[in-house]
Amino acid sequence: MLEQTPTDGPAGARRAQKSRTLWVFEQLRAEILDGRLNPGARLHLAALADRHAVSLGAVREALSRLAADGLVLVQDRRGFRVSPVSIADMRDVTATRIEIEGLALRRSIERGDAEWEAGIVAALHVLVRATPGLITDPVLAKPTWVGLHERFHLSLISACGSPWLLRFRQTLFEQSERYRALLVAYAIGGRDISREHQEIAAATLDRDADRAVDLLAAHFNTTTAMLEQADRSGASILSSEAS
Amino acid sequence: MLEQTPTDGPAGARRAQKSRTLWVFEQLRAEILDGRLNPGARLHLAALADRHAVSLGAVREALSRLAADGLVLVQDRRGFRVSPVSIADMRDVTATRIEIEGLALRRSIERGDAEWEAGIVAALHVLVRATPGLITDPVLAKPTWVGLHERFHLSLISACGSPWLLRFRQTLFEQSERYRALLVAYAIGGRDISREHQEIAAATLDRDADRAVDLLAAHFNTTTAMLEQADRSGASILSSEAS
DNA sequence: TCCCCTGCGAAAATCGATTATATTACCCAA
DNA sequence: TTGGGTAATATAATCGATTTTCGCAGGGGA
Repeated sequence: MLEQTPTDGPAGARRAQKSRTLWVFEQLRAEILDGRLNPGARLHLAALADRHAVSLGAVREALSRLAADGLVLVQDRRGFRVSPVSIADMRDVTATRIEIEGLALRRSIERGDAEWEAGIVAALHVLVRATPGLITDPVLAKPTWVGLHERFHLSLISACGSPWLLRFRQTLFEQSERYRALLVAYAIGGRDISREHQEIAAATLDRDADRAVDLLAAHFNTTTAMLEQADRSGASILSSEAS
Repeated sequence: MLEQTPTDGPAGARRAQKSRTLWVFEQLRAEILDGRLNPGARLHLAALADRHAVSLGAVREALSRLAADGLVLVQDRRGFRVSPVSIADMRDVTATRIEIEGLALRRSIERGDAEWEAGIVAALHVLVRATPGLITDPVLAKPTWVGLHERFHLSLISACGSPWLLRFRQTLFEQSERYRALLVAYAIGGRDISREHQEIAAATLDRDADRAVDLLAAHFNTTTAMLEQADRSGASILSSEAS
């Protein structure tokens, strides 16, 4: 009854406030998103529990939540595995994402106020400053860039007013990130991302919905096309190997 | 080693083949969808475990999966509760559903073949036969009608070719069902649903995408409008009471 | 030689007890 | 009488052991 500190635990509260389940959930999510866990790999409950120093139940619950986001596949009685990837799925993710995010962008353009505009300008500025001109060595690109990139895209659609659209967008965004991580591993540089972002922001602030959505679609399609090309020429990135 | 029947369990295998977790998951899902569990109600782990005769862990995992579908809200360290309802959420669900399902319908109209058309005709026929003209006593409407209704709507968009669109549609459909169940409890009859369905099917088979989507939107909006009206006039259906 | 059946080992699923945390009720002092 | 703090209780979170199930290898029969 002594460690029951009234306000908060100042001492050894390194990771307190967070349930163990949430902890492994975030760990595993990150590992899947940046490709440390291969698509299709089997997820051994016991091994994961041991590695992250938690019980089976915690791992099980974390994996269930990941399955909900489509990052993990659960086969009744046969355990969990990382969701496989495929070109067909990547195309579907991209196409659906264009529709969803395009919809959200149109709504934001209709409804956004001055504060929304300010958010875009701010996010774009920070992002461009963090982008080193052309991406030459994407492998070493700071992980912060990924966060800033997401923030920029979120700022574009933040005024859409639909929690459900944003929720679906988030799911598709995570799926896209997974494919992008695979691409980065085999990356080909020579793409002026900053310019693309600036053009999208400009069209949005001009309230030119059609043009903004077109640019956004092209932005997404370029990444997908690059990955498709890399898959065809190079080794088969998009095969779901087991671990 | 004796009850290990080769083909299937003929004897006392009432719920075999299914994991306990899946069992409670389906039970709870059904209870939430048809309103037996009130929106906002707290979900006592121990009570649920006792009621369904399973362990805490099973209930916990089932609730986690429900949370993924947005039917249950999980508050870290403070347990689970049935997702609350609100007019704002209902409007968002309806509007987003119109967009998603409209999109899927357009794609189906573009890509659908003869077999797709046949599926629509068949589903419509069965549904209309099961619909007793005007719905006068929806409370007693056979639960099968709900299944046939879903099947009809699924048949319309089955040719869209996008698993992700279908996935999101499913999520929104479940949310809508929950609101519809609340409406049924206070139902007002006098709506010619069969006619609406027939018109949607006709426009779809004519490949008139714009008209089909408009009719579909009206179909969804009518239900929402009725519930909004019922909420304003009658008791506050859309308040999230605890159990 | 090929296929089906039976046993063995590994892994997932389940459980109930234990621990940590939040909420409530209560008491004392101002 | 009221507000703040403390103890008591309820409940969620966690764990490790146990049970059940699945996949595979070996043997027997066609």
